[in-house]
Amino acid sequence: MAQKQTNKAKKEAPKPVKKVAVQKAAPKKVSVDVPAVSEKELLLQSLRGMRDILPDEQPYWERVRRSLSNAAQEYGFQRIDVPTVEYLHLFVRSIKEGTDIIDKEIYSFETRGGDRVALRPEFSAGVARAYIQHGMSVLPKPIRLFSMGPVFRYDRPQEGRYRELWQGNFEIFGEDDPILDAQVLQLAYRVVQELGLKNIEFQVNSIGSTESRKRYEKALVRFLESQKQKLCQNCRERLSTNPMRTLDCKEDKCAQLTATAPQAIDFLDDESRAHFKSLLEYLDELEIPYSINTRLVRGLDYYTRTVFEIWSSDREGKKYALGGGGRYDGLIRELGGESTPAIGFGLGLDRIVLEMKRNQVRPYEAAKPRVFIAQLGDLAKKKSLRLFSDLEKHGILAAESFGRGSLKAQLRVANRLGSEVTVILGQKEALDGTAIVKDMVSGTQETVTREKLVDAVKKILKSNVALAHPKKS
RNA sequence: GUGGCCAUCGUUCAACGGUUAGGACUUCGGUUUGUGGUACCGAUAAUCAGGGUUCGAUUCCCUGUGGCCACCCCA
Repeated sequence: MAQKQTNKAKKEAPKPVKKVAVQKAAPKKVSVDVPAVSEKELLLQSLRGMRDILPDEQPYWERVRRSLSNAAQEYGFQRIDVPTVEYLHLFVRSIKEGTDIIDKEIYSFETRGGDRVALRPEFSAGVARAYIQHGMSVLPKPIRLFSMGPVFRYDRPQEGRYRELWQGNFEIFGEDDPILDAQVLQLAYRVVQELGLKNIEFQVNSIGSTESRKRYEKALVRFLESQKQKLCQNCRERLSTNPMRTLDCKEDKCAQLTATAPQAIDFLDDESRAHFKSLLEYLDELEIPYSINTRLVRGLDYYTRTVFEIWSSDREGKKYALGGGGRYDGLIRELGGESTPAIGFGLGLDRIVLEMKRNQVRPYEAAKPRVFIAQLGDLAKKKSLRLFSDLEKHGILAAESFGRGSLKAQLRVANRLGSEVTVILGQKEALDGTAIVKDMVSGTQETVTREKLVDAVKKILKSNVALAHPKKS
């Protein structure tokens, strides 16, 4: 949107079209059979639930990205980037059938080579795969890994809910001490706090070890089966597929029934109980606002012991999930690696940006050019390109409007950009080896030789800073 | 996946079934020579798509598409 186009380019540019069918390009040689193009595919429109993050919005994203990277660094996380596409089976094995993510939301397809693959719906599976594949278990423990990028879920879009969404992801492998659980929550809290988000609350729960979880599920099914008629249709199906998810069903009747159902917390093995207790003590120590939600289950199947979610609420008390995570001590082993405890969490960046706007948080501000280069005439135009790079080498950011011809138009741009200094290079100056340095605040200007140019510019910039921040004395 | 509301220039807001589809903001150009602001002038630019009803559809109906809201779920 902010891109300038030369007149020539503009003329050649296609007429902007929006949601409009365009002429099919002349058929070119293609190497594959492309099915007939549908009307829909001719629309110049991003796919449903997929969006462009335009330059206007980037400062918010930049702030989030920086915050995450900094936090990762400070907490000793190393960056890892894993592929967007993996074998479908990797996700099925880790997240498991019976979860919404696998059953309804995964983007899967077959490649040309016949591989069944899927766009990642989250990071942990891929990171865990990388951990095993590259023998990371030989690295000194714990191993802390950070990722950031898009993940995909085929869901019905709404505000803050997209089919392509961005996540920041943190994982710690190789340590089962609950202090790491606490540290991970601390990190999550630190990030959202630093981003200026208010009214943050964590919900935590423990669903126990794989074994105690199984025991609990059995008891829960036994209880619910006996009163199956009181459950909604959905939950009746869940009984066989994913019984624990009945716990966070929002249907009234289900909620009423499950309120009296056995609680996971009562089925915890001794170790898990101790683990959870320690975690809570650490959280108290850290003064992280949390509440225990015994019904919190999470939509992925690989969790053990600690699970948590991060919620933000607005003035009306409406709540938004910003992230979540938990411990998955069994995952690496289940995928075929050696038994490795792990904990991790993901943050939804789209929602964080949304919350930042809601909270009127200041976006990231990039350094702005304070100098403008104006040129007049062919020779000067040639030289101005060099001038730009000379200034840049001296650490002076310059803006320009090389495509514009008249000096008036260029100064107008300089003014609009709030430039403090404009360097004017005309035909005469280009021949003389001089340039005009114009102070845009006072309007005064002087002609200086090329050698003195940088100093002259710096002098004005410096005096402006002094004006803006007068020394106390 | 279910239900509801909505859809006009890049943005925002107009237009009793008959308008050259209008304004504001933005963008671009200009108000005579190599100097910014304001003001003024001008230009570019839209009825989401496909059907139907009608002499005539931006307007009414249907379908599709997309956005939003509530479920569902989560991030």
